Amino acid sequence: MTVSLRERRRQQTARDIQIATLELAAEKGLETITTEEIAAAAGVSTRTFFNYFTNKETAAIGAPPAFKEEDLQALREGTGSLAADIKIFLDKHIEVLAGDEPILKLIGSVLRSNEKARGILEGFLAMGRIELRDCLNTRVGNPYAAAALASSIMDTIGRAIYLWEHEDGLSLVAALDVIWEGTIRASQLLAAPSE
Amino acid sequence: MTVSLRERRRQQTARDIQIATLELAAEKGLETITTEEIAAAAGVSTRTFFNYFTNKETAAIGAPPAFKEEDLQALREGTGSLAADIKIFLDKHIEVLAGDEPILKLIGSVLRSNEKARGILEGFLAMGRIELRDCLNTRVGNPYAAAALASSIMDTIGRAIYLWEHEDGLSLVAALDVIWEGTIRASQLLAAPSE
DNA sequence: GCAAACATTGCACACTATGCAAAGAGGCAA
DNA sequence: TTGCCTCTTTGCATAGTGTGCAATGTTTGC
Repeated sequence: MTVSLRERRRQQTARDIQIATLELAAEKGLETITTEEIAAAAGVSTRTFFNYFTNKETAAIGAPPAFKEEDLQALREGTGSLAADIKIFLDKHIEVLAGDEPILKLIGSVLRSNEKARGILEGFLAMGRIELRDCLNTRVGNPYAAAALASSIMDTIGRAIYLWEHEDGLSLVAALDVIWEGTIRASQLLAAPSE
Repeated sequence: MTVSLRERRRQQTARDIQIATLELAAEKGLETITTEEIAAAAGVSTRTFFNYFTNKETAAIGAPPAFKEEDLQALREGTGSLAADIKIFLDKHIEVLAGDEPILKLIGSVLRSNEKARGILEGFLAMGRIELRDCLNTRVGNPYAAAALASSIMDTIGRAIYLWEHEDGLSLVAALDVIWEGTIRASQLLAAPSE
């Protein structure tokens, strides 16, 4: 687990730049601030900023946490009802996200006002959907249903974060419970022969 | 239904620019072409290009067709099963999309390689989701379930287009049927107490 | 026809993003 | 510790993006 000084510095600089970006963006909006300002706030040159990130938006978003391999495996091999196993998976992942709440909130506000940032996030989400779809497909044996489930799950996460951001006093975990209930209800409505 | 000469010219110029953008992008990639090239191909000045669109990506995507008010109303007031009424809604909308198949295919390839374009499309899709959610909420009386359904529907459209783009010989309508079946199957799996 | 409204264009300018080369700092072996 | 190699930072040059402004044309309605 030895990490070289160089590596540690790189991580630190990347994080410094992300924090500087998010703080300045929260204050003045990502659109109005310049890469020069961000670099100055992070204590590096403009050129160095671009050595770390290709643009402001990427700097603001950073690298979202990936799904844990063990959680994916549990979902693949789970023996409970599919809904129950997915809920467990979601709880695990939301726990990871909850570890970075302040940054998550800042990123949320950037996403609401910046098209390019949304596109970059969409790229990450698309990767997550593919990972989930493949995982679920081994369980349900139907690629189209697996893709639909994967989308539902990613969407549930997204809406849970959104609810948490906008509802004071609601924890991320609690927000997920609320949104999840809606997801299940929607499934029942769609699956019902008539209602 | 009188449209002034000015208005017609504006529409025409906007379309000229979009077509020029998509054709050049198909040939060389949206990243590598410049706004100057696009403007020249569309027969306007660079400055005029920016009077119509704020960037290349917006020019490529143009304005996706909105849901028809009558279709939304039919969905709101439908008396069949929810799934059946949603399928009718989807069929109607896919029919509109099928009217612009060549452009749809070009846009698809742009979206696959361009982050900013994806973000812009996401913005449009988010608007569609809100419209659908509100519509469905009046029918099912549960905002969270309505939001989940709206996401499912938008996602179904997106995946149907994707399948159609990648599967030769499959019509848009047929692709929608395949994807829709997967969506329904996913709902049954999620709604089932155990499977 | 004339004036107001709108469209097009050129020009200037701030900002974004990349390539290249020089200088600085860390890693590693003798 | 020294010296060499590698990686990092930086400045500079340059192509491209996007906006404000003002001049010049076009369309519209009166």
